[in-house]
Amino acid sequence: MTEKQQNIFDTALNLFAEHGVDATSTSKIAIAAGVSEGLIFRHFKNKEGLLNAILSSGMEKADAYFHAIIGEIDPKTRIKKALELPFQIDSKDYAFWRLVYTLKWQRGSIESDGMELFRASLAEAFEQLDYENPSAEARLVEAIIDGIATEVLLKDIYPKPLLECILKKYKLNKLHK
Amino acid sequence: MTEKQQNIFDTALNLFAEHGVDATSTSKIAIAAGVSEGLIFRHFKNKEGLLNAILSSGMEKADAYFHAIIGEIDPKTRIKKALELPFQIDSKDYAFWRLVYTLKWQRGSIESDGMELFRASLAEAFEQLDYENPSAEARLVEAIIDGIATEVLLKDIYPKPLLECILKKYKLNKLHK
DNA sequence: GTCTATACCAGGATAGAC
DNA sequence: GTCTATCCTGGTATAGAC
Repeated sequence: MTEKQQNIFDTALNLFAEHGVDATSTSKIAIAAGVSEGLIFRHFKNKEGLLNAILSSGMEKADAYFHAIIGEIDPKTRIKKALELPFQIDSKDYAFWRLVYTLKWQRGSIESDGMELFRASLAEAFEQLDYENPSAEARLVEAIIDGIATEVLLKDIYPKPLLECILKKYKLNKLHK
Repeated sequence: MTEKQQNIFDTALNLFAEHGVDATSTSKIAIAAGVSEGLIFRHFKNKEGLLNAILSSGMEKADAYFHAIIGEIDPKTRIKKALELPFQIDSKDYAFWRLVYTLKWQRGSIESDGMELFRASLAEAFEQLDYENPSAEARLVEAIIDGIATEVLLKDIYPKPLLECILKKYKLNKLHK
């Protein structure tokens, strides 16, 4: 990527995340990126192409996190790590995740293969721990992650106390390591 | 409201919820509602006015639910009712809530006075039950509600098993009434 | 790789007739 | 209350020069 191309990429990501894709015109991106409007189309074909470039690049990074959790063998630790996920979002990635959560509501969620595996591995962990309804438990964890992530991404608050509360409910707060 | 006015209202709500406000043009609304485009502006001044009409009408209804929970004196029952909230969304109101959740990410959340009171009354309930960090617990419940609501509104699944899982964690599953 | 100019279409909004 | 016609702006996208 050339410097200007990277400029377009970063600026678009931020504007998309803040105002939504539809409310962000290519001309606004061009101006904010200090670039001619035509260049956007040269590099990314069209607005949709720009969006896709942003999404696939972000999901690639995200998948690394999911795989780290899937690779955890101890079921308790795996669940704990999953619950910790939304508390560890790198603030550099806020814009990307805001964009992902926004798009959920209009274009359907962006599912990576890593996410699919993540879900299955959670259910498996609950099964190993003899929970009554493992698949429901897994979906609940997912919902909690989404809820906390929303809280973290939208309001700019310090969320750590919430983590304590959750872990206590799963009896994971005194887990070694 | 005249019949056509109601038509515009309902159609706009559904289109806004499904595709987002920005992606829904007034002409699309007009066509889908079987109405001339000009009529929208006669009745609602502009697109923003139409959106506001939809939002304030919906929040009025929503506040009734919040007040029912605030009015609950027993702290355990109050928390239980709060957690049950997302499982009881009337399917007729799906479009409205989808819209509300969508707007969170672009225009900031739509806060009613009922919601503010709801939040405070939750913290109070946890305090009465001697939880360590009542305000964090209240925010956690809110996050869980948001997460479940997202699940319910986006995927069309049967969510009841999740409710069982949650209530167990709060030790509220065997609460009489 | 990058900019300028431009074509083209769609969106929001208004005026005036019925 | 409702429709038709119309205006203006701004959005996406392309062509061609440098």
